Amino acid sequence: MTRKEQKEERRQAILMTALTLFVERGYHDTKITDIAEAVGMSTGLMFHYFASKEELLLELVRMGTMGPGSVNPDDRIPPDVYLTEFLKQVFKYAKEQPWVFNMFVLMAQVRRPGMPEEARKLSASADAVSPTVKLIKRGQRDGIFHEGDAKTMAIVFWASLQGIMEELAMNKDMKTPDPEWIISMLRK
Amino acid sequence: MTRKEQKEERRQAILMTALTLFVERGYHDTKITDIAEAVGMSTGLMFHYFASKEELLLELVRMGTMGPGSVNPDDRIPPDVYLTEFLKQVFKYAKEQPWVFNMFVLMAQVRRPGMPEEARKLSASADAVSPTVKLIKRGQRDGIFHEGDAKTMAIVFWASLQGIMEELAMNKDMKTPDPEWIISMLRK
DNA sequence: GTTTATATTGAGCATACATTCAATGAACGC
DNA sequence: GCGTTCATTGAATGTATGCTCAATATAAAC
Repeated sequence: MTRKEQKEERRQAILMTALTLFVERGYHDTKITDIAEAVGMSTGLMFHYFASKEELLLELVRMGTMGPGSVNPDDRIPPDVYLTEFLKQVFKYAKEQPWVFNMFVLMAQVRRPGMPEEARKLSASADAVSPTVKLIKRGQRDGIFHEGDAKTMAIVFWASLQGIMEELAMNKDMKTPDPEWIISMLRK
Repeated sequence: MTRKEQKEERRQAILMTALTLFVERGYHDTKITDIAEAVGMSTGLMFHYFASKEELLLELVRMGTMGPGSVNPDDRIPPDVYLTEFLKQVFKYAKEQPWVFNMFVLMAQVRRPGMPEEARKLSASADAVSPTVKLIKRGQRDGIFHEGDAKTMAIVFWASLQGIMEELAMNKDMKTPDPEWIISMLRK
């Protein structure tokens, strides 16, 4: 038992280290050796824990697909309140830099051209937009959000957030924006 | 003379092809061979026109630094009107996919970790934020924009736009957003 | 205490690509 | 026409790096 737990912990350590490095330097510029060194093990041992660099990325993306985007919001909370709370949470993480934040940036990174196909597909299947579309439609019915194509609005919402998160990742002195600014893109 | 003109034209063709490929597949996954093939020349000849792949990228980034971000807006036009017009223009390009749009996406790409250092530095020096900060401060004085740290607001504006542009680049069926949505992030 | 399974290492293999180069062809100057 | 310069090619080179592997240490099982 201890053996298996040990292995699982080690895997987790590798994953977290890789996540940080992938976000800091980008996937392509993070060498297996870099990760191994950062974790404190030999290059070869990496392949005892993960079959390949891509498999390592894939594992991370799998974790990412279960993140904030996949949650289905409670119907009783007003859409604007829900989204504001969500943004507050996310920006709070951005300051403290835990893995949730890095994961957010990685998921954005992975969707872009030039990333391993399988990881790309997987991250694309983690559809954060659909729940937001529903939320926006509800907001429109309730008269809090302006009219317009809900899907485009949802995409714009996420795209903006992604841009902002990435900026926060690169530019550590940037102040966290007021969630209300972003919500006003949707508000009437 | 014709000789030099010919060479210049060829260089331009290479640059435009490379720009498209860099945006479509990402810098690292675009091989020199791919560009050569797309232009219709041998691999070796590429190095007659550009010293290296990085030099090719650098040349593109140099062009990019002279783009829309570097223009200093006219003081007589109201800030919200100016930004709305700017966004309209940019989104119009997005539909027609000419090099201006691709350039926008490339400049964002280049600023990220994992890109050649020199290109990164150069693109970082092309400061689109400062003019926008001024514009936002003017808007705040005039009472059209809400209060708040103007620099953060400007960064958020550009970051959002970047996120949206990248989404437009990846997702060709996406509808163009209403510029007013983005401006309302700033509006009172 | 012996056997078996797992952990760990670092040197070496294989591959993918940017880059070079010797050789050839085409155009231009005179 | 003829030599000089530029254009062009594709094969060869060098390098970076993901990954394999034989060897060894360490722990588990009995």
